[in-house]
Parts: sequence; structure tokens; C-alpha cells
Amino acid sequence: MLERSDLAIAREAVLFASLPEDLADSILNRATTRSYRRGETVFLQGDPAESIFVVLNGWVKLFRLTSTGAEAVVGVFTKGRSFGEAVAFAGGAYPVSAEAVTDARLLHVRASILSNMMSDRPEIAKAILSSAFRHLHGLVAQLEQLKAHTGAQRVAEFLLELCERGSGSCTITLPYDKTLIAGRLGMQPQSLSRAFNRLEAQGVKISHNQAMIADIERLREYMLQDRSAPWRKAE
Amino acid sequence: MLERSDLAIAREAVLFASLPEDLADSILNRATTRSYRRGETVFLQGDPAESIFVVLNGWVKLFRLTSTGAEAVVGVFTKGRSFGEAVAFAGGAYPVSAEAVTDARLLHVRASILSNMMSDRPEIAKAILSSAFRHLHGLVAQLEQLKAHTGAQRVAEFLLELCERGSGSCTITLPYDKTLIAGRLGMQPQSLSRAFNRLEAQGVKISHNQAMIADIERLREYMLQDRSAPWRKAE
DNA sequence: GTTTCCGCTTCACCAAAGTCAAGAAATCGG
DNA sequence: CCGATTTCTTGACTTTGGTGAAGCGGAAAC
Repeated sequence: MLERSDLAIAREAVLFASLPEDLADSILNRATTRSYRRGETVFLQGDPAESIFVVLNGWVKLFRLTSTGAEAVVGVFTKGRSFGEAVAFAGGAYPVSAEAVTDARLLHVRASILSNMMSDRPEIAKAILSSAFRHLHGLVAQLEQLKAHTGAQRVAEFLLELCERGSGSCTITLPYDKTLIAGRLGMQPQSLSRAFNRLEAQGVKISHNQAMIADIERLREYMLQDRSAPWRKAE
Repeated sequence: MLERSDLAIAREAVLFASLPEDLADSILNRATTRSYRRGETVFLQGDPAESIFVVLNGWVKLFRLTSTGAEAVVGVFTKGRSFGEAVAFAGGAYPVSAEAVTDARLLHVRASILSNMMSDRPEIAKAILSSAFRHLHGLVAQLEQLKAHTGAQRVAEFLLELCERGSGSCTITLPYDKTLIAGRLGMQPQSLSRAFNRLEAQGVKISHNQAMIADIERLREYMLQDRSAPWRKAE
């Protein structure tokens, strides 16, 4: 049912990584996959939560629609990341909507299956809690970012997360379009453009969807700066 | 060990509410309580997470300290609310710090106890997941607030959450000091003051730690307004 | 009672970012 | 290859909210 490569990706996911192989496989055997087109909805906020999802490829965004139609992006996930764990067990409705932002393939795991297996194998509960914790941690980090960093600093942080290396220079490909990056960072696309300009002073060059960072350490220092630190003027 | 009134509060908490009474009690029998003075630290971000906490009375804030010493408040909890569920099982370190903001009493439940019991009684896992989901939902709501609402709107939302009634007028007591309210809403105390002033136009009066809302519906409408809606000028 | 301290508010100023609008650049369909 | 749509950037303007300083008032301490 699942292709070999799908299995490999799913097993790497936090959700399954800590489980013994036999257990992971017996869950994965009962899971299904589905492809989504760019822009297609996976679920809407308010839908009854019955499944847990694991991204096999492509990108999926989770977002909240406000009463007035504005959207607040809450997470953007790619290969190996799961979502929906906690809510599917709390038996409620999804508090966010999910949409494929590129063509994507997702693994669906019905919560009821896991729920049944959980009685025999309590490790499952811990695996799910680990995933849930990861989400909590991610949200807390986002809150901190929003409350304590300027737009340009958030952009710097975003770029640094994409860097493999810890120092020196590096070139990265922006993983999805700038409109979405702006949403993820809680700003308007216009402000993202301006933030990129501002980062030029820190040795960052953007062209098309490539970002070149001249000095990772320098950028990291910029990102960590106190908000009220214009002593050293915008260079 | 636990007083009768403590038991009653703990049983109401999301964490225990869904559990059969015998199970809840056997957990609570193995839990301890402790009192904290105003300002006392419960744990620090980075501490190994061994316990889950339930607030019995008083108020506790969860916050993150940035590298530069700024703090970002991530939650403020009172009677019946629990925290630390997910992380205690993921076996990691607390990603936030916790501090009593008033004199407070907390129930401590060692994660290892729950962990052991979980094998026999899988309902426990679901109770914990429900609590974790509640936190997730709360954080998502905060993100939406920050990204989509102005300061004054966030204050309005905060006040409305404290209202029991759904319409008409109401008077509420601010549950903790304004500095903390400002932190919880992601703004400076000065900005909170200004926001209160702005809300006067919406029929909100603040004196000392009392807030009088003349018309709940009106305030709710104000809070729901699109950010880009100054067509009807700031009245 | 008076002093001190703390929490809160107000003011003036400024930087950050949203809004509106126009234009450039890239992408896609024919 | 060309036109049309979408995405991105830029500019001018406005609003929001942060910053620092000053002032007010209440509560606890002397």
C-alpha cells in the first residue's frame, strides 16, 4: 500500500521514530496516502478531527481564518512533519485549517486506529505526546519571536533555520513563496521585501528565490540583538 | 494529604475531569502540594521536566526569557488549570519558566507516576492529550490575536473573556496587575494604558482594577473588526 | 505623619510596519 | 513569442506602538 520511500520518510517522523519497528509498521500498514494539488484544502478549521497527518513531500500550511477573512499562518510543514495529533485524540474539531501550498502527498492515520492500539501498547501515547510537545514548543517559539523581535530579525531567524552550517557563508533556496514566508512571520509581503533590504546591511542578498548569507555568525548576532539596541545605528 | 477543597479543584481540571473517579483519586493520592510566595519561581526554562502542575489557587505565569533578558509571557493560569503535561512525557526540559505572580498553591504530579499507571489505564493518556490540546489551542489563539488584532482589540478580547454574560453591560475585576496583562497581550504597560483610553470610545471605563463595560455586544464588534477598517473613523 | 517606593499614566518623540497605489519582473497559456 | 496574470518590489503616507522621561497616587515603611 505504501511505497518504500514513503515508509522511510514516515519512520523518520517524530511520531514514529521512537516506536519499535514492528509497531510503527503495523500502524503504517493501516494508514493511507493521498495526493493534493497546490492550493487544495486538507481540512478546514471546525472539521471534526479524525486523522493525524504526516507530510511525505511538498509543503502544507496550517492557518487560522479570522472572522473577517484575514489569515494567520500557524505553521508550515514539509517532509517528515506530522500534525493533528493532539486534537484527534481530544475528540474535538481542528482549530486551524490546512492547505497544500505546493503539490503534496500526505499520509493519513485514523486516530481511532491508534486509539485502539494504545490500550495494548502505551508507547504509542508517548510518541504522540512527544509530537504534541514539539508543536507546543514551536508555537511558543513563534510567540516569542513575534513579541520580542522586529520583522527583520524574524526574517533573519527564518533564514538561519534553513542553514545547515553553523558559521561562515551559505546560500539557500527559499522553500516557498514570499507571500507565505511573510504570513508565517506575521507580516505583510511588502514588509518582507523591506526586511530583506534591511538585511543587506548584514550581508544578506536575495535574488529570485535564493538567499546568500555572507556571514552566518554576523546574521545570528543581529537576530539576537535586543529590540531596543539602536545604539549601533542601522548600518 | 490533600485537603478536601484541593481535591475538588483538581478533579475539575481538564486533566482529571474525564477520568473515572477512582483513577483520579489514586493519582491525586500520590500527588503533593506546595505553596509559593508572590514572585517565587516554580521552575526555569531548561530545567528537566519531571512534574505536571495544577494550580489550586493564585496565579502563575509561564514565560520565556530571550537571550537578552526580555520576557515573553506565554500563559497566565489560575485555579484548575494545569501545565507541563506534554513536556514531562516527552522527557525533555521545560521550554518556558514558571513563576507565581500572586501567592499560590500548586499540585505537583510526578510524571513518572502517571507514566507507570498509563500502561494499565490508557485513559490517562487521553486525558493528558486533552490537556495538551487545550494548550495548543490557547497558543494558536494567542498567535492569531497577535498577528491579526491591534493592541486595543486584544485588550477588548481579554476583557470579554472575563465577562460571564454574553450581552448587556458588566463590571469585572482585573485578575492581576496591569503590567502582567500588558505582557500577556504582548505590549508595553504604556501601550496598555493607551489601549484602555481608546476603549473608552467603545464604552469601557477602567478605574483602579475594575473594568466597566457598557455594552458587551458593541465591544465584541469592535474586537472582531478587520484591522484595516478605519472607514468608520476611530470614534 | 511623612517618606519612599512601586505601579500606573501621560507626554513627546521616533521607528516599525500596515495601507494604498503603481510599477517591474517572472510565470503561464496560448 | 506575446499577452495576461500573478508575484514581488518600491514609494508615499498613516497608524501603531515602543522608548525615555516625568508626574501622579496609593500603600507600605519609618
